Amino acid sequence: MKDLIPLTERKRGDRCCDALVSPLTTAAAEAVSADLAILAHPIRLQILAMLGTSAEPVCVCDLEAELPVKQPTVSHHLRLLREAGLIDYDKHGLWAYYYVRREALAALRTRLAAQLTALG
Amino acid sequence: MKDLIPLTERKRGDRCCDALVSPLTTAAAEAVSADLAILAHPIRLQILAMLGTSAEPVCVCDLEAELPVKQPTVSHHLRLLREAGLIDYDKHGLWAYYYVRREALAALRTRLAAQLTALG
DNA sequence: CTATTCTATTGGCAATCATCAATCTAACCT
DNA sequence: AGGTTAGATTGATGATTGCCAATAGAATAG
Repeated sequence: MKDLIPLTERKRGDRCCDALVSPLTTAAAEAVSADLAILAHPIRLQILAMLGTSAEPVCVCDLEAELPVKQPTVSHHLRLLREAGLIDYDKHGLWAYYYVRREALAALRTRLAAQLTALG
Repeated sequence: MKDLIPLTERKRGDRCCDALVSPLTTAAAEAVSADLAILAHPIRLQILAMLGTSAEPVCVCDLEAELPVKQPTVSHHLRLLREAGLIDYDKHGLWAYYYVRREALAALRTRLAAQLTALG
């Protein structure tokens, strides 16, 4: 059903690409990949962990002090996480207090769990 | 307890980075990131989906026929997945039949689920 | 042996990504 | 106003990644 020719009995030149169809379209794969990619960076994971385990919003300078990169890099990753909808912030005077958008993070987790289960 | 100075009452120049500690070490974050990164590519996801949903091992030419990239690129991603321990293959004559190492994929999924839950 | 086929590898190019110094902006204080 | 500070943005640089043409290797067929 998957193959016209039994796997181990092909002869040279027999075509073998008749029936297999990818269960994941290119577009779907790109969507899953984007979900994974936003998480697939150690600095972003550390930021999410710090924000996620803090009861209160966290000042950028607190993040900066704990991370092994300089301020513009922290700011860069915060922006990516913000653009992905996973975090947001309030401004108080000079300080920016970031927090996790927990429902967005939960939705991402749920989506990923489903998508990874669908891999087989 | 997290902050010596209440968040919204800081004065200019007050230090604010005393008590917050990252719940994820740099090394741990890099490990999680590596787990995510191997999955964070549409071609690799499509390969895993095809292998994962096939009862039998799948010939490289079958993969190649379904994927929007050329043969060396397929071979490249197969190598990365192999080096990550997620897939393996048997050689039968000229053909290579790849399959998912299901216990390795399951372990990865379990690890990721735990790690993502730990984010908050 | 020679020719052919399937897959892996090499090497090079283009695009993307990560980082930081320098600069900018907005808010604060005197 | 003038000086200072937190954080964002810009722009440049180096590292990494993804892709493919060409080539290499291994197995098969004649």
